[in-house]
Amino acid sequence: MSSAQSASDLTAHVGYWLRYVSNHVSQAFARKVEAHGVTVAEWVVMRQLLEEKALAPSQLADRMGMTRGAISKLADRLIAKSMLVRAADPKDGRAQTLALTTSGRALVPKLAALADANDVEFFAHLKPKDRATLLRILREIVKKRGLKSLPVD
Amino acid sequence: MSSAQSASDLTAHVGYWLRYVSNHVSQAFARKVEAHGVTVAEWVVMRQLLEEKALAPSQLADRMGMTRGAISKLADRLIAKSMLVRAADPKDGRAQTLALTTSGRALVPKLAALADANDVEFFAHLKPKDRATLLRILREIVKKRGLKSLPVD
DNA sequence: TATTGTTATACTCTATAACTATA
DNA sequence: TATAGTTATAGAGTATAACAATA
Repeated sequence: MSSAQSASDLTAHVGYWLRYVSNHVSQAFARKVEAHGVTVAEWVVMRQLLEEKALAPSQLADRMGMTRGAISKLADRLIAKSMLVRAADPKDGRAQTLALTTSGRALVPKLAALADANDVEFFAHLKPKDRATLLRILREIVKKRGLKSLPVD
Repeated sequence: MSSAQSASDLTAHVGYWLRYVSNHVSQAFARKVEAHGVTVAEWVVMRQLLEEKALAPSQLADRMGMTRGAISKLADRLIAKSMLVRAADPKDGRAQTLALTTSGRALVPKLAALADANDVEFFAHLKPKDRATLLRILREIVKKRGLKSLPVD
């Protein structure tokens, strides 16, 4: 038989199906939050800040697996939309902090409801056991492979 | 208790974990094919053309869930890399066809091998039964929800 | 008029690297 | 010098809309 140079069946790859489903789920969610004027990346930032009150750009960058430059731009857009405020750190003249505004904080639960609805839309039809298995396997992969950054796109 | 306005636990969402894992798998694959000078979107186009010999830009757009404008740009880049050729359709003066060049055709198996390796890297450690279940569930979602376009990013 | 395809424009996401201010 | 952050630049991916050629 011929060598490993034959082009194997794409659809045999787990990664293929994962990307297939994930892209559709994410795109559907993007369309939903778009109605509120934010992107998925912006939502992830806002969701982080809900729990933490204030974070340094560098902390956000680490958590989200993005560069500091990328976070700066994201923050600029959220500030322009009055969702975030940037403030100087009193202890360190170089440092900044990012925090939700009142309107930003008010929007998070609405976006969270859309995230809930999106999940229902795609996964509610699964048998409870299948749904649990799917979650377990995905979490296992994250743990085994030591994956870190938050999913953004 | 409070209303549905509370911000639910993000990590309870299947979509969250799906995106988490899928993004890591795709990014790892992107880094692998980058060494051969192509992107994931370009690889998907090339893989399509391996089986079909030649396709109209509109057919590729339909299969990949992209606009014709996006396909035009993708094709331009692949042509600049000598992976594709664009030719006029003899039957319809408006139509064009896209096909792999000899070097494009030669590259596909190499990229396919990287796709194989990437899948092994992320999913080979799964128990065979879990791997089968994961594939079945993902395919079920695609079927039930009638998802269409190919996964690209 | 309808269809095929390309081009123009714009915006998000992202990276790398240069730069500023502070430590 | 090292660190925190921003800004400049660039490129991929994508969309919409305007446009050209052909049917």
